[in-house]
Order: sequence, then C-alpha cells, then structure tokens
Amino acid sequence: MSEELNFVLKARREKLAAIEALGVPPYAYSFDRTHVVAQAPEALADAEEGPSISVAGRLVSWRGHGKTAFAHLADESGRIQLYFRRDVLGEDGFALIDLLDIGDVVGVSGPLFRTRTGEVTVRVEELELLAKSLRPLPFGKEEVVDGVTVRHSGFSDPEQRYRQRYADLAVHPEVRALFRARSRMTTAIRTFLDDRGYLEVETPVLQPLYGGAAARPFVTHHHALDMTLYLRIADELYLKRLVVGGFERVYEIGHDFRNEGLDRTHNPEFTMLEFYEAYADYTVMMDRVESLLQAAAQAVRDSLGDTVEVPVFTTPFPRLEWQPTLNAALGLDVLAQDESSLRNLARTAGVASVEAMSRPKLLDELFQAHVESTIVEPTFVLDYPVELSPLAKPKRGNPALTERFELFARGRELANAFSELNDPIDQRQRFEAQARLRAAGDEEASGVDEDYLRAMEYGMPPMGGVGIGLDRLFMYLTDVQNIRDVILFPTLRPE
RNA sequence: GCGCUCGUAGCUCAAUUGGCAGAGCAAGCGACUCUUAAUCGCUAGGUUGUAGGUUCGAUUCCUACCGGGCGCACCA
Repeated sequence: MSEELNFVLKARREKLAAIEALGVPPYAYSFDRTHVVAQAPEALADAEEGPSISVAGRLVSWRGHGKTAFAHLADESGRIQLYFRRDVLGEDGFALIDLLDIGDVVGVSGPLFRTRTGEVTVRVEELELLAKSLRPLPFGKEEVVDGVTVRHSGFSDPEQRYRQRYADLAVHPEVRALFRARSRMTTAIRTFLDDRGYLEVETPVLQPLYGGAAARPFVTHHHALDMTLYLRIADELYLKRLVVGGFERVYEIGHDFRNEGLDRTHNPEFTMLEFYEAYADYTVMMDRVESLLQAAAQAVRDSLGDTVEVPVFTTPFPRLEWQPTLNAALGLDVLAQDESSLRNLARTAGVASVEAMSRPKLLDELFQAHVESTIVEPTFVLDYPVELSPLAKPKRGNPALTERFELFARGRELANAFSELNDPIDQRQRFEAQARLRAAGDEEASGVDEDYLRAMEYGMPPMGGVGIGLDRLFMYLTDVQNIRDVILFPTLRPE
C-alpha cells in the first residue's frame, strides 16, 4: 500500500499538474456564495428558469455525457445537481471539467432551472476550483428507492471511521446530523442554566491534587515548577470553592480524564457537566435535573426530527431509597452486616474478585447487582451510605446515610448529586477515612485536600450539586450503544 | 489485563478440503448534449496487517506481534 505507487493518488496529482498548466490555481482563498444549496428550491420557486446563484461545496457524484455532465454538489445544508455544458462553458472552461474529481471543492455560478425529471439544478456558467482533492473520499453511491435513500458500498469500517472522522463526516450526512444534535443539546443545557442565573466558569484541568470522584488519574509533570500535576477526574472541588467565593450558582462543561479501561461506555476523556446552587439541597436538585433533562431531550428531538425516537421524560421520576430497596432485595439489613458477610453476599450475587474489595466497594457492588441493573425507566435512587459518599451531607435523621441521589435509566447512571457537605470538621474526617483506604491500597480513594478544607473553613454556604456525563446522556437520548459514536475523535491506539 | 473474533485492490466484499488471488464501485483511455447506483467498450490496479513456522504448495493451518470489533475484568 505504498502511497507513492498508488495509481489512484498518482492520477489525481497528474490532474493537479494539468490544472496548474492551464493557469488555474487549484487552491483558492475564498468564494462569495449567494446561497447555500438548501435555499435553491425556494429561489427558483415555480419559475421555469430561476435567478443566477453562486454556491460552493464538494462534488459528491459525477455523470459525464461527452459534451455535457451532471454532478451533485454538497454543502452543509444539503446537495444540489449541477449541469455542465460545453456550449455554455466554452472549450477552455470545459477543459477544466475533465480534470475534476469527486471530492473536489468547487464554487459555481449560474441560473437555476428544473430538469425534465423536475430536479432543481444549476446550469453552470462559471466554475471555480477551490480545493483539488488528492485522495479519494470513500463515497458510496446513493439511490432513492420509494423515497428512501439507499447507500451502496461506502465507508463502513468502524476503525477507519473513528480514525478518519473527517472522512466519516464528509461522506455521512447522518453522522454530521448526530454531532450537530449533540452540540444543540449542549447549547440547550447552557441556556437552561444561564436562564436560571448560573454562571459558566472554567476551573483547572491540571491539578496538584485530584479529587471529587474515585478514579485513577493521568499523571503529568510541569518542568519549570518541577512538580507532579494530575489531569482532573472531576470539577467538583474547585466549583465548590467558587461558591465559598460568592458565586452562588456556577456550572462547568468540560473534559474529565480517567486512566481506566476503554469500552463502549468509557473513553479516557469525556465531557462532564457539573452545577452547584447555594442554599439548595438535593430535593431542589432533583427538580433541576428533571427539567434540565427535558430541555436536553427537546433540543435533541428538535435537531434530529423523527430520525431518532428520543425518550420522553415524564416527571417526577420515581424515587427509590438505597437502603430499604437493597434490604428488600436481599431480605436482610445490609448496613448491619460485617465485611465478611458483605463479601459472601457479593460473591453469591456473582460479583468478581470480591476478596480485595473495601466495605464501600462491596456495598456499591451489591447495589449494582441487585438494583441498578434492573432499572429501566429514569429513576432517582436516594440516600446512599456515608461510606460511599465522602463529599455528601449526612441525611437528616440518619447519619449512616447521606443526602445523595443518582439517576439511573436503562441500567446506566445519568446523574449523581448531593446536598453538599459544608461542615469542614466532618469533611476532614471523611478525607482522613479516604486517606486510610488509600494507604490500604485503594488507588481510587482520594487524599486530604488541605486547601479545599481551608476554603470550607471560611464558611461554605449549604448547596446542592449535580454531575451529569454528557456523552452518556446523549447516548441515552439517541439510543447509541458505543461512546465512540458520540465523540468526534475518540481515543484509539496509534495506527 | 483476559477470552472470542476479524484484518484480501482507494472503498465494499468473494475465493469449495491447503491448489493459477476475483467482482462491483472508484481510477485511466474511448463513445455519448436531460443524467441521477447514468450507460457501453477497453485498460490498469495486490508484499492477502507484520514477522516466523508447517507443507511440494498457505489468503486458508500453527506461533508471536500490530490494529479493530464483541464480551469479561476494571470504571464508588
């Protein structure tokens, strides 16, 4: 597959040389468009022959007929047919036609008309080459059968589609539509929060200590400071510092990084939304989550039309309490069990490698096995054990639990939230418990963040906080099974 | 990290038990002034992922490695 010898690439370079020999620059600086192609039918309206328009885009199909040729030109808005005639373009103009390829970016000008079959078409009077394509894009051929576009051959190798997302996007309008919908979802979430007085902020990606979640971090090094820095695994602790500083409602949308395995629901970097609201507790945040998800779903629905069935969120979501639900599933009092009993229960539930697990981990595994995996409709799970939630406030009336909820749907977590712990004495004890787990070998447990404790000691307002993984939310809304299909450039091994 | 599986032309795919590596599209040349998976004729296009091994002979069987997919583990 030596590219020097590849005859297809060679042919294109020879055409490039021929184009230059004609005195035509193969790579332009700009082109003035009067329309995008989707506006053409409106511009022509019912007329026999419409106004002259200028459009630009990529040639996506070609049908030569000797002294004429038909082609399709695609821009972001859609595609339109072009009609080239030698008697219109002249000998010189038509000479350039022979040197065009599918994939070339061109600008054309000419009047609109309707062909015998009724298709709105540009009769090209002027042609400008904007970028010569030297490498064939893997366009399939399309035909319309009973109004449905059927694509033949094309570009289907998933590896190459991920590696060369630019090519995947270039030949698959539906992939562009999916990522456009994702962007609309993000915009809708920003609007939702902005409308409620939230301030969008940016906090450090490079952190001297990592915290706010349990995960293995990526480790890097700053040369000038000669210090270890970690890529953040969560935004949480910095956002809550900002609430101490007086920003009462803040949010951040950005990438978190977790140095774990890759699979269809995990990419090493992923998009996290976190938002914090002073003077709210977790019951308020449940309302926020319900409304925010409805807004996100509506944005996706509006963007994709009826090509995808976006779930309708019926609120309020059902609530399940962690402890009674798990107790009922097991027929005993979970939190009263000692560690070896929990280990046995986990083993019985089919949980692997239970021997090395800490008590919090065992509790979480049991809940996952018996409850989480069975949840289909969006459901809030409330009031997790304190061991599982080192940053959440104790539950009023039951300090063994915390005021925390997670939202599950189709067996997956969509949101995680709590009434945030704002007692610096309690927080220090929780950090120290984490540090002990860490010393005992739990790589994911956090350490003591003294700066965060200092901030809390100045007085942290009570607040509710929520984290939502936007990749997974979008997967849920569009029923996509692989996270790589919702990330433009997913992490892959090098070629 | 483990298991299964896949890797053949630019793209999508064939190749019987281990027996001459093929097709469609794309490409090149030629014909064609309303085609639309345009059509017709001709031509070219390959280190079968990489490196070894078994064999008279390997796309096919074996080993290792590289990359992907699926599953498991991991991911509070």
